[in-house]
Amino acid sequence: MVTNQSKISPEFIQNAARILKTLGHPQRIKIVEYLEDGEKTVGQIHRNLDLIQPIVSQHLKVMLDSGIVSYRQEGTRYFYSLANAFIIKILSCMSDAQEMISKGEWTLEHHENN
Amino acid sequence: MVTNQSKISPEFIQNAARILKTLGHPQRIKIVEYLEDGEKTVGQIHRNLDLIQPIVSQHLKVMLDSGIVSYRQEGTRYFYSLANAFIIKILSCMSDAQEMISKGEWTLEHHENN
DNA sequence: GTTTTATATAGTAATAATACTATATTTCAA
DNA sequence: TTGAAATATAGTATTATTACTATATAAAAC
Repeated sequence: MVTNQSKISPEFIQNAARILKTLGHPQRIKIVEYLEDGEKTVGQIHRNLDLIQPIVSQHLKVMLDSGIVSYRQEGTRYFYSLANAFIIKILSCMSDAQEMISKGEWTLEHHENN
Repeated sequence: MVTNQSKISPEFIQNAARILKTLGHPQRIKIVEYLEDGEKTVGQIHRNLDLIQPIVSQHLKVMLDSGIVSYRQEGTRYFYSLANAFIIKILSCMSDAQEMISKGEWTLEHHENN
């Protein structure tokens, strides 16, 4: 019986899992993509992506808690933006994956979930 | 009222969400890391990572359904391996993120969840 | 001061994910 | 043909997530 011995740190695992899990939601991916070209207000996200406002706030809160986004307040407006450039790298990494999938080099069952 | 108009395809969003969500679990990340240097049996994963056997099977099934792993059977043994080289790219992408986090360039609250 | 706008927060029902125990299935060996 | 080994599957309680409605808060406009 070999004892648990992974070369990777528990912190890495926890952080990675957290970030990946948070990004693993269709609407949140949409929001992140939308934020790619700069900060947006909750209302802009809500109207532009056609998502219910409290749901947008809820997703933004989840992403805020995971360090995916940050915000600044200006009067009654909240401008949300991506917390760092890395978020985009993750998604562009996924774009490459999508290319593989499109080419049929990667098959994954596609379960519908919003 | 602008209509929902994202440049990215719904398929991309669904696929990316699916993959990210599936990878967004500490134990599954461990398993993927462990599989990085080649196929392993369920028992090896179970013993080496000190995870309960049915849970390993369960995680493997989830990852199989998302196209993260594949397997070949040999007698009573099931050898699981990463479905493609891309999985690792995603994790190495996360390693870079971890570096940012370590350096304090990326702050994220750290909630404990196994 | 009252209304409106923008957004957050509370509360909650419905659904999904997780961890776990127990058991079934399959294959191989004695 | 019996037993053991390897793994899957069933069943389930617990917990987390999601989507949603209603409401609170706070700033700005009137």
